[in-house]
Amino acid sequence: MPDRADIPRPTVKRLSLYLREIEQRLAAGCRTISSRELGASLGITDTQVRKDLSHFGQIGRSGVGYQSVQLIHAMRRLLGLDRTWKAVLIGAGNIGRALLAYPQFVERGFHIVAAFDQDPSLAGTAAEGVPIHELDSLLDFIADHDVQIGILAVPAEAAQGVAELLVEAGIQGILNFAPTRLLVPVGVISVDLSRSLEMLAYQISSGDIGQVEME
Amino acid sequence: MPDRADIPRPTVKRLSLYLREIEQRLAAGCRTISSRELGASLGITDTQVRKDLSHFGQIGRSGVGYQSVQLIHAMRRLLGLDRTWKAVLIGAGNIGRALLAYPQFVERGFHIVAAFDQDPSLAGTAAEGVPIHELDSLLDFIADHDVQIGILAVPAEAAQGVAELLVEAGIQGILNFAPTRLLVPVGVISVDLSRSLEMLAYQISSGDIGQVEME
DNA sequence: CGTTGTGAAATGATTCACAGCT
DNA sequence: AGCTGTGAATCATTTCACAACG
Repeated sequence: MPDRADIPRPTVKRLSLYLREIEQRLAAGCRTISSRELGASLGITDTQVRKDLSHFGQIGRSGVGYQSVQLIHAMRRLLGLDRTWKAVLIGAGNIGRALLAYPQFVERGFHIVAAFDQDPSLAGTAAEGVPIHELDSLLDFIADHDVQIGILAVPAEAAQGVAELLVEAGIQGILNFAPTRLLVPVGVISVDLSRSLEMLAYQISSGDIGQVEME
Repeated sequence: MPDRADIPRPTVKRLSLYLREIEQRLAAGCRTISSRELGASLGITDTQVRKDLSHFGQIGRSGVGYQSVQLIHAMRRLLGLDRTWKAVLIGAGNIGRALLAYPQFVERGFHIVAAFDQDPSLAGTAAEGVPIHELDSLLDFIADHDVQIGILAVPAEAAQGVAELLVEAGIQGILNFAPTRLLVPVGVISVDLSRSLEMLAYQISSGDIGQVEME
């Protein structure tokens, strides 16, 4: 097992791409795959694929390629996907409720066990089978239910405050949909939809034809 | 005006961050800003800010900083935000409808003028004031209404097909929420929600405390 | 053969250090 | 004094080139 800290972030991002592709191929009956094939499916050079996978040590076989099952295991382990995760959603507005109904989260082992909202009239109701609670109960809930992840779908003005609450409650990481930087001592991944569209506008304006992923 | 093509992508991403911050400060009455202040608000070094802004030529003033208004103009122009954009949404499911209700899009000049869905029972209805049409009418609509952007919120299996349809109709860029690479000759920005959570799981597992943005 | 794994080279991005402006 | 703009240096990432393997 490589020391996670010394794997470059661009590599980690591609690993999750490889993982999905190989899982799909394995489901289709493909038990082995070469760096060339894998790269071709994803628009990545074979050299890059090998460099990335070399972080797992000697796992491929010359003249053959990589064993899908073995590789999937190694990648899931490294990415922290060899377990399930519990998450809470804060903000049961449009984005929040769409996330509750997003089936890929559960498929990938991420379970949203409760939602919280400022609006007291939502408390006691449920959406997509997930109960919605008052924001006041957030702190106790997280501590009681061993929740690792907070998904933040609240307005930008409220985001920092809720983030601090989450951290105080012992959350380990935050997926942030508010267009703000969060000052908190845990890992944060931000999804900024406006900026995604802005980057697209730039690409169009500059005549750039290409694929870009927004983190 | 710098040649857009030669601005590094990391720089462009930060520019949209600078733009938002400076607009907020200007609204608060702040007519001038230094690279130090701007960087501090965003967790970026002052040197980095100056290097990024140097692509606009000599726009700052020594001992003073940058004029907010002037800088905003330059950045909006470069990013393609000195105009409005017309977009269509394809896929009026949970994610799609949440995007229709996302107010920041209109604020930034992105107007979703119509939605399209496979499900014929949705045709003729509307969501958030945006009419939903049958998928068959997509090609004609785009050609007739001068739409530049397609927002793809359909299942992964359907994404490539719809993307080809969009390109055939003359679309110039695609914001893709399906977890697939699109093989099309236009700019694509992908937002992959599962991968965002996966990256968060990795950060937690590796003990990494930090801010990462998903493109 | 086709394929992996990897040093070495090349490219890309950030940070440093400082000259020069107001 | 405080700040910008930038060449040079450092650091990070990708690509090249090729030896070794089955």
